[in-house]
Amino acid sequence: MPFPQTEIPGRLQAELAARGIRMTEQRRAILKVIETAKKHLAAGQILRKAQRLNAAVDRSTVYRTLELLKRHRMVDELDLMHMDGDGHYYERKLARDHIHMACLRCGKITEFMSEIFDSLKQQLERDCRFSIVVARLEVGGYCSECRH
Amino acid sequence: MPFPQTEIPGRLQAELAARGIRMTEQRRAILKVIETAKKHLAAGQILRKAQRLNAAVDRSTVYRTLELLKRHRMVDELDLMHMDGDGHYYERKLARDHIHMACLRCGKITEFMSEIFDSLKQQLERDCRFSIVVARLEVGGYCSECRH
DNA sequence: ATTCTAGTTGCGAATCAGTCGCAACTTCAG
DNA sequence: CTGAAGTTGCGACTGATTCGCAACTAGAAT
Ligand SMILES: [Mn+2]
Ligand SMILES: [Mn+2]
Ligand SMILES: [Zn+2]
Ligand SMILES: [Zn+2]
Repeated sequence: MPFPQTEIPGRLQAELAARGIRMTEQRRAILKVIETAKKHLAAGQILRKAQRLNAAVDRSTVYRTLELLKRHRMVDELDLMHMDGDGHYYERKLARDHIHMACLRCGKITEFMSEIFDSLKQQLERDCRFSIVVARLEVGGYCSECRH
Repeated sequence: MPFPQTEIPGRLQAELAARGIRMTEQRRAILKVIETAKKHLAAGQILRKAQRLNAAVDRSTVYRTLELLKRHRMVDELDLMHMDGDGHYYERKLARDHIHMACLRCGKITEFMSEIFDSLKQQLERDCRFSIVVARLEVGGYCSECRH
């Protein structure tokens, strides 16, 4: 079962710099939160964690920064089947896409990388002549411990 | 390029009846809208269309009915990469799942069925011992006419 | 180091989809 | 035809996200 690996810390900041984007204390805090996250975070969670690093960080800044990171393809936005309220989740975009499976009973999120998934994306590019920017496969169901 | 086919009209109503669920004028209107939809509809659009069939239909009733239909796996809820504001889209769930590709330039939604997609789901069930209830593959990018 | 400006921020108000409680109404089994 | 359970409309409410704007930097140019 291939799992996605974690990233080199400080990478996000470097990537933004490389693209000539201004660095601020607020952004540094938000980027750090996203990079060191152990799980998928909702905007509100990112805000609270970022404020622990820099109390000045404001809600709007979090949303604006997430927008920036999405635009630059540095984070992915996820639904995770709305495991909790509305609102989306965010995670650092890694080199290789992965699949998210959300257990409808215990809420656990399982991540999975698959060559079949990669081929599927190739098929879409080829057969549909569609140029993929972002591909999101989200599955709801029951994890190994919860299905009976 | 295999495309998803449309459904027999009146089918949704029959299916709900078969499950012993009460039929009301409001539900009839909403079901008809969903069944005859030519594209993926947001809740607000479903409301407006249903009100044309029965002026009494209320917003809450639309949401409650969508919830009912989701619970019974008779509609699928989609994101379509937030092509327009927040809010989700709904469509009649057909026998076989399909993939949605949203063009980030012209907004066109392309639907596609794939055996590779079917195998991928099988892989998840097998390799991750995950029991799939709903699987959503949504792709954002550029359609054949918009990519340059 | 100082200056300057475009880019960024905090704030508070606004938006807007979706939810909820409740009393009135309807469905449909008996 | 009746009654209980299920459904509805309404209006108030929530909670995530957005926005306008004046004050505030970052960092390029001097
Ligand atoms: Mn969503
Ligand atoms: Mn579809
Ligand atoms: Zn589980
Ligand atoms: Zn297009």
